Amino acid sequence: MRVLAAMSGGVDSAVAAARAVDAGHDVVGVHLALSRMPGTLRTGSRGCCTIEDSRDAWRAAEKLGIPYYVWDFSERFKEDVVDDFIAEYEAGRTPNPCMRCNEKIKFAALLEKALALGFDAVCTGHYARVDRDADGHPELHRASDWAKDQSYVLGVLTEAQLEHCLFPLADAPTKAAVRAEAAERGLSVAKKPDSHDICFIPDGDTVGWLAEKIAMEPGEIVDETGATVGEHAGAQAFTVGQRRGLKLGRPAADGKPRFVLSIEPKQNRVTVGPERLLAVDEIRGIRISWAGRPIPDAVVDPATGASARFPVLAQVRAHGDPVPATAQVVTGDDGDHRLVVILDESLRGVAPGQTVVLYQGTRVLGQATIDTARSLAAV
RNA sequence: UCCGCCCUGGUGUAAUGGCAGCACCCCGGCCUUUGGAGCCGUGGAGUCUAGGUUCGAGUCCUAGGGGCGGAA
Repeated sequence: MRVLAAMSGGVDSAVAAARAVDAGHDVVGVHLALSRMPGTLRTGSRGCCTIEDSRDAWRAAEKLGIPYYVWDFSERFKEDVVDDFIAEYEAGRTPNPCMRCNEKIKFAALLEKALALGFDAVCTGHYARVDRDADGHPELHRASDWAKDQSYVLGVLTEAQLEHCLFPLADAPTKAAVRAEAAERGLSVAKKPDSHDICFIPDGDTVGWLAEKIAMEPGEIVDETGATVGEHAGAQAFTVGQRRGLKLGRPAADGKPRFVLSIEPKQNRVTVGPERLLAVDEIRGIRISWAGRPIPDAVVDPATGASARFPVLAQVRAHGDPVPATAQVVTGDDGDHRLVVILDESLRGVAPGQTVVLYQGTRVLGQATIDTARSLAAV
């Protein structure tokens, strides 16, 4: 196959590219430039797409003896990821930019260009597996190393995208083994720290960064009874489940910490309360996508406007535990499909804008963007 | 303008006259391809003021300041 290896400049994508070469593919390395302005991405151990990273990727490509290019996707990245990130926070929601990037950039803009240039697949260093069912349709599964498994952030991929994905690290036993392999191969990035945090926020100060993009107004922080307990500099800077940074002068009567329960940007109000009020067991999602063929139970019956109810494992954060649940696709008033997930056990800190990914065993069924999350017990 | 109770980090509270503790909060670290959460820390911050008793005072005494409460 002709394979385009996306090389971030980190260990994983370098080893993945190396494995693709070993597998006999015709590999070309490409690094995505996501910002034209130096200093607007996290650097050093933090970011994933800086100038230094492109140099690391280039050195790795050279070591592997493959052609190497840098493609500028800064425009698309700004429109589809950064601007979306800002708009979501403005609306009082909590976006997941990494998923947007996978959905719109790495496996969309990049993949489209690769296919147009005659490549058969895009190879990345994600820890996830693509299997084929009996009919040859792709299925997305968790990686062997559950500790590093990244199938959650790939839950947005569609069947068409999965058709062209190559994840050579699917069977990597551990991250340490990947690093060891990188060292053996003489890759200079073997000991490079993992990337984390949001790549386009240079110093990791998300609130400070948002404050420059969004007009924020001071407002009230109220508790679950409606009593004013403090004030904030802008409701958009908060997220459901947040504990730190509330700067409430007075502790709660019971001396327990308080968490953000909800954000109402229109009223510019933030509501806080005790941990138990964070528990939710019904999650409703919009913008559903299926990672491969939807399972038969998830197909909406035109007669009823709803699918069957089917058992799943629901995961609401990249490294959260999946919890048993029952899912159903229903048709909303606007004709759009909605995902309704009833959890067997409640979860805390589920913020609108985040992503719920559905699994059955190791298989990723699909995902939806969380629209609402609530407790079914009377409030 | 008589009597009683109270005053401890930013906040809420502990301490038979014997090292001022706990919680919230804040800060730092760990974790993490999102936000948060979680975990760790010898981290930050306090006895209203002035005297007195005592080997030793947050604690007892006196005066002052501040806050509650008392059918005249």
